[in-house]
Amino acid sequence: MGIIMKDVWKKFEQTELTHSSIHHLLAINSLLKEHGYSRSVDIAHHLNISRSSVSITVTKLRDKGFVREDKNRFLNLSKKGEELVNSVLSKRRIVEQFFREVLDLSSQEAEVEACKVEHLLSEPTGKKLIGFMGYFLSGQPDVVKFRKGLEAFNYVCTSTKECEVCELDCFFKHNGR
Amino acid sequence: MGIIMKDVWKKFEQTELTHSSIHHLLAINSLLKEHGYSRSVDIAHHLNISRSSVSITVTKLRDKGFVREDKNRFLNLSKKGEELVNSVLSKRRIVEQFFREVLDLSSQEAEVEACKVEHLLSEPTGKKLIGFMGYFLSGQPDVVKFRKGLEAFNYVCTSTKECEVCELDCFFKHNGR
DNA sequence: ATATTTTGTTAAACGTATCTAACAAATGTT
DNA sequence: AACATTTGTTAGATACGTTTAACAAAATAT
Repeated sequence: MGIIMKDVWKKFEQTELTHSSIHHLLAINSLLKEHGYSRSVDIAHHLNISRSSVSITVTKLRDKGFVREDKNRFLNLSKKGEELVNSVLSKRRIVEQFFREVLDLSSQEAEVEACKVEHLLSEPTGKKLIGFMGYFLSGQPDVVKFRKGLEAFNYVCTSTKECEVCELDCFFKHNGR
Repeated sequence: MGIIMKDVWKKFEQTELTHSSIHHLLAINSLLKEHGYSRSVDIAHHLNISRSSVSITVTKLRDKGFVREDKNRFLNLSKKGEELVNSVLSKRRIVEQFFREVLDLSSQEAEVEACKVEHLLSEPTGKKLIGFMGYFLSGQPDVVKFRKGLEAFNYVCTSTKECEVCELDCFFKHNGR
């Protein structure tokens, strides 16, 4: 029923579009917002890859119905393409916010980490994370206390062999701490 | 200096080993723990892929120094391989725990989501997440209150156009309210 | 209108991961 | 010892994403 647990590890590749293809769509989106149009060569500059590579990928995205091309070869997102872009950007936003606000990563780290992960997370995970962040940012007194405590908290691993939190290989073991 | 922000999206592919290769190492680790040995054919069964595919990948992993082969073609992890496996499993553990305990995903969802993401997160992110979970699971009174509040909290998006939390495309907009 | 530059496409190559099919080598059985 | 099965490797295929090089088509400049 549903997932064959043996194949959980394959879920990574079983995305509708690859990371690269999604970033082609994101590029089109950005370029449209920034310049009002988007051609293959603009995507190539934006992603810092060759025109030929973009050409091949865009052809596939057109065939799959994510991208449309007008008479002058200017590119637009279809409804489908726009929906995908919005869904990815929502996740990017919330994951980045989580990394920054909750885990206290730098903006740059948060951006990089979010970019690696954004398209892989499911919609339910995205929604749950938004729920969490909604509470975390709500300003409620209990939350304020929690956040103060979090800032003050420096996790100290007391166990010598097995750690309650990381259990397996303790992240703190090689780090002065 | 450091990261060229234009190329942030490429970080996804710039991992030392691919998702697939890492899962070959994880398979060897599991098999060693479970049966005391690990051959190519065992990995193939474990990952549900062909012997030939495993053969090719294991050869590469041997060449790269992650895997050793004894006289009877039984496979073992090198120090390097073991370190990588431990680092990935640490992240898996903590990310899965986060998805389950904080976001309240089911065990199965948490497993799948963690598997997609585990090897992509940096060590600093892993450490920060462990710090957060250490606090979240600490049982301190302020944390207990926070968690009760989190459970009770149902995020309601009041804004009609722009949402403070998700900002871009509101996850809640297509869902009942 | 002609010449130059820009743009998009295609071909050939490389690297990744997978498959099936064929085969050789090792292991197991009778 | 002879036969049968299991195991590992290699070859040829497909699919993805990337490159450089060559070329055609389109836009720009003189």
